[in-house]
Order: sequence, then structure tokens, then C-alpha cells
Amino acid sequence: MEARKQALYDARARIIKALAHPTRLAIVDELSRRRRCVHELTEMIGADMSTVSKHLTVLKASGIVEDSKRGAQVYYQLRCPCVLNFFSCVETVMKLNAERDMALAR
Amino acid sequence: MEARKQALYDARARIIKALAHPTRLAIVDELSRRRRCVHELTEMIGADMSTVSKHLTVLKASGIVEDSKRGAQVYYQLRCPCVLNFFSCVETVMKLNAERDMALAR
DNA sequence: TCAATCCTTGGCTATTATGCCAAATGGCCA
DNA sequence: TGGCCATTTGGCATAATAGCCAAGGATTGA
Repeated sequence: MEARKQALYDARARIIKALAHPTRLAIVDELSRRRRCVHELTEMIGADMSTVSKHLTVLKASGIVEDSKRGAQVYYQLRCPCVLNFFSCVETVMKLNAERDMALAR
Repeated sequence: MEARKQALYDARARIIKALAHPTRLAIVDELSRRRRCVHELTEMIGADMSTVSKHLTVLKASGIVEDSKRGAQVYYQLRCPCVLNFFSCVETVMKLNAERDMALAR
């Protein structure tokens, strides 16, 4: 494959990969409602705060979220709310899969 | 997090993860034009055929593509063309990132 | 039937991702 | 200043991915 194409797919994959984790999807979902600080997200998710912080680092590095400090707290918010569009397609795939599995079970 | 929510995010992540690889994005892109057999995709990508076959297995397991045999050949096609919608959002993120990087460099 | 083609699977290694704990950093307030 | 709270970073162990080669089916065609 041409280097040019390859670079494009690499760049795209980097962003999509940032979304390819349940915890990060939960974070994005929550941020679609309102900005949240790490502490709030940690409570919601129920993992170690360092774990949540690292997931946020991944999302931030990919450009999906951005942060803003307010005193000792760091608030995160969606930078590209269009990522929420992903979900409708994903639901479609899930529905098709469910139908397929139903048919197979019959 | 509730088990119900967790299961939903897990399911979503499984599908998104299937797209989170440059080679698989290249495959999806190609299949958006027309169905292709493994051999054709292998030529296009320039990796070992076993590698391409495994990527196709991942895409198929997630429900993004489906296959149909024609003699000795296995043709793959998109099952949910809506996955192409992902790209426009990804491009938006990439554009925002580029602008941010420009601003930082100045 | 034999050989060639197409594809998948097994096996192995190297790389990357994930999650926790512990430690370090930074801000706030008494 | 000292101590607390919020967050990030380092370190490490474990698990998941990716890619190649080699081997195993399956199908076509001579």
C-alpha cells in the first residue's frame, strides 16, 4: 500500500483506538452530558483513579477530549461531540448481530 | 458501574475495537467500493495472506463484514456500511488536532 | 488423480495495552 | 508552613494483539 494511504489509515486508527475501550466509552458517554473532573469520573467507573487518569490521557492525546484546570481539579469535556455518532452505527451492528444469532439458534 | 451499563460498553467496545487497526480500516475502505476476495485484499495491502485472513476474521466476528464463498474463493463485503460514517468524524478530530498543533508551534 | 490455487488455523515471538500500587506533583486552606 | 485533596507519573505484572512461517483443508482444472 502507498505510504500516503498508509499514513492516513494509521492516523484514523489512532483516533478510533482511543475509543476502543469500555471504560473510555463510559467516560465519553458521561462527558456528553456535562464536563466532569477526574474524581467524579473515578467514582462513576469504580476503578483506581490512576487508571481513570490514564484513560483520560489517551482520550486527550487523540483529541477527543480536552481538559481545563479549576483549582486543584481538572475538568474534562468532549472536544468533538460528533464521536457520539459512532454509537448509532454500533447499535445497528449489534442489532444485526442479535438477529443473526437468533436465526442461528433456531 | 452497574453490570448492565458495563455490558453495554463492553459490547460497543468490541465492535469499535474491530475497526481500530489501520489494515482493517483499509479493508473496510476497499469493501465500501466493492466486494473483494482475500487474495485481492492481500495484494492491495501487501502483507501475508494469513495476516489479512485474520483481520477479516476479526471484522466478521464483530459483524462489520460478512463473507460468501464462490468456489475456492471467499468474498467479503460490508454488512453495515454505516461504519463509513465514522470517518467523517475522525477527519473532524484530525483537523482540530492539526489546528491545535499549528497554534502550539507558533 | 495430481497439482496448483485459495484460504484458514496453529504456533511462536515481539510489541502494546491495561490496571493496580506507590510515589511525586500541584493547589488550597488552616 | 504543614497537611490535605486532586491528579499524574513510574513501575511492574499480566494479558491481549499483530505478524510471520508452516501446515492443513477445500476446490478447481488438467
